[in-house]
Amino acid sequence: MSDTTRDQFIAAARRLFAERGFYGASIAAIAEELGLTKQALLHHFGSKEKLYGEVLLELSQQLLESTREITESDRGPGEQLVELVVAQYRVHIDNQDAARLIMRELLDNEQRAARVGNWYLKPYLDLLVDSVLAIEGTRTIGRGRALALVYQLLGAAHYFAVSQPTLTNIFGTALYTQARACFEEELRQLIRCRLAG
Amino acid sequence: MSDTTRDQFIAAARRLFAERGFYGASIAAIAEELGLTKQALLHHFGSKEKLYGEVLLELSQQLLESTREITESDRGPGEQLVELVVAQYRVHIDNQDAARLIMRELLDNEQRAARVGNWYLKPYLDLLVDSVLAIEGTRTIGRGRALALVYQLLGAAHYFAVSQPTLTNIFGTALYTQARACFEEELRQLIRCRLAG
DNA sequence: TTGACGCCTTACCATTCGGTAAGTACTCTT
DNA sequence: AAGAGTACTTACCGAATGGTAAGGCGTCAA
Repeated sequence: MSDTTRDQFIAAARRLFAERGFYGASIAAIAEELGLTKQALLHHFGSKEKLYGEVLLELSQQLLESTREITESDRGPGEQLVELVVAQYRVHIDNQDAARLIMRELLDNEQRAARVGNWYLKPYLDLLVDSVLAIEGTRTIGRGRALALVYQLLGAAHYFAVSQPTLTNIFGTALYTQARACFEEELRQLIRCRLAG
Repeated sequence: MSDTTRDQFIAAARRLFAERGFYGASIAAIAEELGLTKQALLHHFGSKEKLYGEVLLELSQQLLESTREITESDRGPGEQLVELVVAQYRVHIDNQDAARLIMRELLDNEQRAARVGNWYLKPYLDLLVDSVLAIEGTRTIGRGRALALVYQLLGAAHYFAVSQPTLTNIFGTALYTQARACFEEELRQLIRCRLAG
């Protein structure tokens, strides 16, 4: 059952890294979540860095997985882009730890550039950029412009998914619930309007 | 000239907090940037928390300032929203430390909810929501839906402003430069399309 | 029965953290 | 000249950090 313990460690690490960041989450605190000592954690992963790497790896696989059935379906290129962005939104809103962790990695990976798997987002972003370029009528736009658009849509989805605590604190649960209830529909509309315009 | 030293401390703190986060940036490292000891820093600010508060305060004032001349002008409500979002984008792209710090605060303020000035974003967000509600034809949408839209636009702008290191790492400087060159124009188009649709 | 291995512990380590205490050097006021 | 206040130092402190070393304990194979 060592595998179970290992997985529990990764799950706990994911939670705490998301909540407190890499520096803010100590390996002792992570181990305590399982009722074990930090040495048990080090036994399984060797170092804090390696544990963090495992968490990121699992996360990137999950993100890519969410795109699979969409790219395999036979939607038109425009609708495919809509669904890809919405799928990313759903992954993040359903798993806010993941959303927060990726956002943190976005902020921190500059100084950790040498870490393995640092470019784990690349295939995902390439997929989205290609999706934009595939849309008829946008074929004339450059890759840079496509990247700009992709990042706007990604940001629109990701940013909200990460902001629940802030928004409920500032505006209260009621208004947040309202916003969340219609967010996905609004997101679709935003993308469709842009593609039509 | 104590004021100068104080300001230098705040500037250095802003840089390091943005780069490494609250936990990752030690007061010793901040003081070292001025060639002073951490005790000199503590002499001026009393504690790390208070220094962080000063940084956030300065930041929030800067953000609000960027909205002033826009709300005072006599643009139509739609164009006002466009300019408000673009202004936020410009503040963040010109001062990436600020963009990163605000993003970090978005991630961290859950556990620091009791900190003074925690809702410093509220007047700014209220302003934007009201701006959406003021647009003709959107008067029928609820405040929740307006908030959803505001957050999408804010996210679209803020997310990109924070991602320069990641994007240049992943795609290289050339493509990033391309994307950045047309980003503002794309952003305007996104908002206008959405308001027209 | 013995040895190896996986899993986890206690004990310990150097380093760094934020913060306190006390004192030095300098300027400005009276 | 005396005193006060500002700006900064060195010298500490306890707590927490990530990590190492060594050993205990159970299981499983030979």
